[in-house]
Amino acid sequence: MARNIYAVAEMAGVSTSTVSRALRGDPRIRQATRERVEEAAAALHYVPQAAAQKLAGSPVRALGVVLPHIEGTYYAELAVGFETRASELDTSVLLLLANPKSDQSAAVQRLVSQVDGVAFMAMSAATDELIARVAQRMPVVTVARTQLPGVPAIYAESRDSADELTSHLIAAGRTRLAFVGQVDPGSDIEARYQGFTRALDRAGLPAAPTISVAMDEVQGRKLAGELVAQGLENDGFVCGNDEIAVALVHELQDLGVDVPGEVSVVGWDDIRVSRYLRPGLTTVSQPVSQLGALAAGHLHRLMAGERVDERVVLPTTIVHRQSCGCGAQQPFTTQGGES
Amino acid sequence: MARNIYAVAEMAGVSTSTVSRALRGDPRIRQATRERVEEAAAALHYVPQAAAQKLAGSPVRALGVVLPHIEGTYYAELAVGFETRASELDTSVLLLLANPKSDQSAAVQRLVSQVDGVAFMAMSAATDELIARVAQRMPVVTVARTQLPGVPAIYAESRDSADELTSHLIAAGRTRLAFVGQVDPGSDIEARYQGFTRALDRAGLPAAPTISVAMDEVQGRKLAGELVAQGLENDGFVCGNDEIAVALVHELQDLGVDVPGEVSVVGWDDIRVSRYLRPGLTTVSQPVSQLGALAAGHLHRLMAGERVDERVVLPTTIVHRQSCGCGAQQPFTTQGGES
DNA sequence: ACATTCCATGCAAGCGCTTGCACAAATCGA
DNA sequence: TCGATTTGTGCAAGCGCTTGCATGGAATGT
Repeated sequence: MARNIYAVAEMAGVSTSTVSRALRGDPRIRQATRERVEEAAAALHYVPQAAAQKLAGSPVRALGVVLPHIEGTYYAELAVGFETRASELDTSVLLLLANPKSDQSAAVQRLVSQVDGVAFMAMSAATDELIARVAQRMPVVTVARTQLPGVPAIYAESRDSADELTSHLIAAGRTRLAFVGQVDPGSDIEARYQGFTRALDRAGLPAAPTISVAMDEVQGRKLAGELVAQGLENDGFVCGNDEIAVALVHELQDLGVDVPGEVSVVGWDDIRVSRYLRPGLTTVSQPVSQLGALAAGHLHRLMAGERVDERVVLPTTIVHRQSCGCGAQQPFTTQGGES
Repeated sequence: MARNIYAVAEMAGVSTSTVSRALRGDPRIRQATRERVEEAAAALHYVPQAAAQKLAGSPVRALGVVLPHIEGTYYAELAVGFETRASELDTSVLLLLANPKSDQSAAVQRLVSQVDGVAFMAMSAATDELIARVAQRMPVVTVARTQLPGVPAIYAESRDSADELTSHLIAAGRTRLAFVGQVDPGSDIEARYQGFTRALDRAGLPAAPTISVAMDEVQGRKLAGELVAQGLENDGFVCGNDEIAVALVHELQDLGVDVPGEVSVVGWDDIRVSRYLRPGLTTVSQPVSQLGALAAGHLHRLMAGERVDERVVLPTTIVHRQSCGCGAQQPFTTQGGES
């Protein structure tokens, strides 16, 4: 049995135009007719084919998300936030992990041909040019990514929190601080780094050379080994994310270093591990799923022809645990991002 | 400038049929012609519109995944595994988080109208009937979910590992064991529970009543409090997942209980936190992203008209850390599922 | 009673692509 | 040299839906 609009039209005794209009809520359709159509549609389990709708030029209630192909919970939560909001807006989600080794452009364009709007998140491999091209065809937003002219961007605040966090370590008596992570221009990490140096400058302290490594678990453990081997010249580390911070702390402990007695370590993201570590990791909680949700919301509004802010910066909050060595305590909390 | 097939045809000086065939690799097209078409397509940044292709009856190289709307890294990794494999197969992914409160049926059917195949994962709210209906129209697989007739299913082994894990605790001298988690019929958790009781039976030990709670962090902490208040009658807990196990251990420690001195705790999934906990959590590592990848692979083969196994069970491995109290050690490992 | 307006619905074109079939040109065997 | 194949392209229908415009009937005004 064909489950198309013709079947519904026939069953309800009307034309396909009427079915289409009735189902899309066109006010011109009389109530009685509408009900007849809806009954027929329900009886046939009819759902309009998105492909046909799209082809006929109407939106299909689908949004795309492009993420870098990265493990770790940050992006997952971003995606979940996005999907959750999209689903509230009765919209489906197309996920593309922009694996840098595959041909981005084609994959992205395939994506584009199936959706009404796209969010490009973080440093996915999609180029500025590609994003700009997509933006000409449909609503686009970027999240935690260098801003493009005319494309609304969403960020989590980074610089000021990094400044505050760093100052916190300084206040706790640390003087030989180093930043750990990959400082890519335009990235969130760069903003964190800027906050870090700003705090140092203000306090008149020198910054140890940045320890530039990929911010993952493996590098964190490796780094710990190297640092200890070199005699541990720093007394505090501000890490670009929690993943490396957590690994660093754990391995330092295994190597007999007292955290936070000898060195303070702080991270970024408030991933779940951070609160189970002993000492708990002091970190910055980003509203990750809100970032995702906001992106979906923005796209939805853009599709409706509304305007959205060119630039939104969501506030972050510092989560004080014990790894900073300030001595203050904060009760165990399960709230806040899992990231 | 129109970026459709007509533009390409005109530029290459051929008909649209030829363009279509050239781009899809039809062997009837002469090499020279094919090259001309490809050049034109490249020059115009042409990518066929998936909607139109779908409508014209050809596959669109898109797969759908339906997951329960659940936080936590297990599902995220499942999705990542799926996407990764799909992307290798040059296929895009449509993600649907089957939020039980929204109308599943409509959302799923929308999804269906945009893809060539669908994976239903774990206990998402999609009903058996709905899945069966979808299966009539296109390739479908289920993952970690009750098997449906004619629908290939993929699982991670659970029963035997649970048996082995439980026996391990018994061998370490534990005699008053309880299972913690929600034992839904047909679920993975039920299989784990069955392995648990089997081991107990074989050892001639009684099973304490199952502690039936939602398997999340919050419940884990709450449970720890209750257990301690009641005098901690058990000396070992086999938890349905790591999330609750980790919370349980951490909170028990905060309440002054020695783990694994007084009680052993083991979990399931080998989430990242588990290896950072002190003592490290003994758990079972599931090949989660492989599950996802396999699902994508299955669908791909089904789409190509090939056959796949009706039922695949992937092996799991026990990761021995310290929370079981067996005294054995295993070096820190970052490999294995992040889950 | 008739012209006018409004309302609810139908008609038909068209979205961009694929593909069965027809067809012209090139190749072949005798 | 000529019909029979083979090879490479084009034609045109059709996928399921939306929507501008046309249409017929009911309601309204005079």
